[in-house]
Amino acid sequence: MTLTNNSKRRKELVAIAARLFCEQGYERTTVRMLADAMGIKSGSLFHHFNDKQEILCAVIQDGMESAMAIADHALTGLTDPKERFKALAKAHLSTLLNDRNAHVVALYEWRSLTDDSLNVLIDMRDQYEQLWQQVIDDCVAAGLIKGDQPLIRRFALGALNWTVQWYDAEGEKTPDDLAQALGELIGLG
Amino acid sequence: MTLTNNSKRRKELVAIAARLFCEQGYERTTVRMLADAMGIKSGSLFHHFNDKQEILCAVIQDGMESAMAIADHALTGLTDPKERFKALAKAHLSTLLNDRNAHVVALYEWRSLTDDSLNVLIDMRDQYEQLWQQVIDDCVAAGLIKGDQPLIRRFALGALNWTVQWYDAEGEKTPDDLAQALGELIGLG
DNA sequence: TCTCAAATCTAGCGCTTGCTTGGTTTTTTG
DNA sequence: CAAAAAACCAAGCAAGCGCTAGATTTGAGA
Repeated sequence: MTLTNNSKRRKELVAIAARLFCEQGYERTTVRMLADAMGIKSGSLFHHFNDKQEILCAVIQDGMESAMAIADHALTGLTDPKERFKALAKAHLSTLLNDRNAHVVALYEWRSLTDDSLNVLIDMRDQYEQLWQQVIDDCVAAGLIKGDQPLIRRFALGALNWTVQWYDAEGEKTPDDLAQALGELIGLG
Repeated sequence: MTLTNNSKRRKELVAIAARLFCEQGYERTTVRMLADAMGIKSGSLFHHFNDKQEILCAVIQDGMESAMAIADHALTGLTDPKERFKALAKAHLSTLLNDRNAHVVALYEWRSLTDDSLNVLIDMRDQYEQLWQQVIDDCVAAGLIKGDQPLIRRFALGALNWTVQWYDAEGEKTPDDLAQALGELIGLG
């Protein structure tokens, strides 16, 4: 196997791992549980991954790539700051919902990562937050909202990330509704 | 020992456990690590607690009791909805800062609790959120903010809880500043 | 000073953990 | 179809885990 194997099989395994890590937590999920859910024996896992932590890193990485792709796509073509904010919030909520397992894992389990893995993921996170910062800066520059700009970004992302604690996909509210509600709350009718 | 021992010694042990659980996570913290940090042998731990999970529960319980006490105290005497909101936000941030270890553990590690422990803690959490809901309902009733009221509560608590991820006690911003900034962001100048 | 309970220690049991090794099967490819 | 590569399995090791049992120490009250 290569160091950063991106085979289709590996993607499948990572998705299964994401589900178990999300449901039970990383440390409580044993390699035997993972292997069972994947339909292989525990030893075979280490053909695809060098160690357990690498699986965790892959789960989070996939989630972040997905988030970045969805956000980029949502913003293309939009120029109005208010519309860009709402589109980004909606994209964020969509990926939280669609790739919920990976994002819950990212929120909860980053302390189990090695320093090397953490550095890679922090870079990706910073890049994503930079996207948010630009959109918020534009809103402030246009006079739509007031206040400390990094602080607004942190409040907004905090409010959105917290949705994984309570948001029910079967409920009546769509990501669109939530993004709209957040916009209204901070004065972006 | 009694089932719910509240001795001074136990409080000390719980505070030490909170620190380790916060720094390394519950599952990665072994009873031997806990005992070392407490200056006793691992076996002696089980004189104070029935099992490891009970320590986790005690950590979270202490944090919640602290949060509730600070919030109650902050609200006594205040009647103006806007002032009550800001006082509650400030109280929330203060307890997040003062009892940071316990609150980080509560946010990250509730999945390791038994059902019995979880039920107790969920009741406490619901009680605390009820306090928030009333304050927000009053703001909406007074026409200070608009929107779905439980949703506002969730956005606000999300924004505030997220501060444990980035807030630096050594920085220049006080809990007061942050509470003020959040108030302004949602139109409670 | 004696008593007794609370607190601690010593020693280790039984089990699970992540991971390894060496060999076998399956799949891909020229 | 043959050879190479990828995927998998069977078996198990060394280490660490939560927790227990029984003996010992400590400290406050009679």
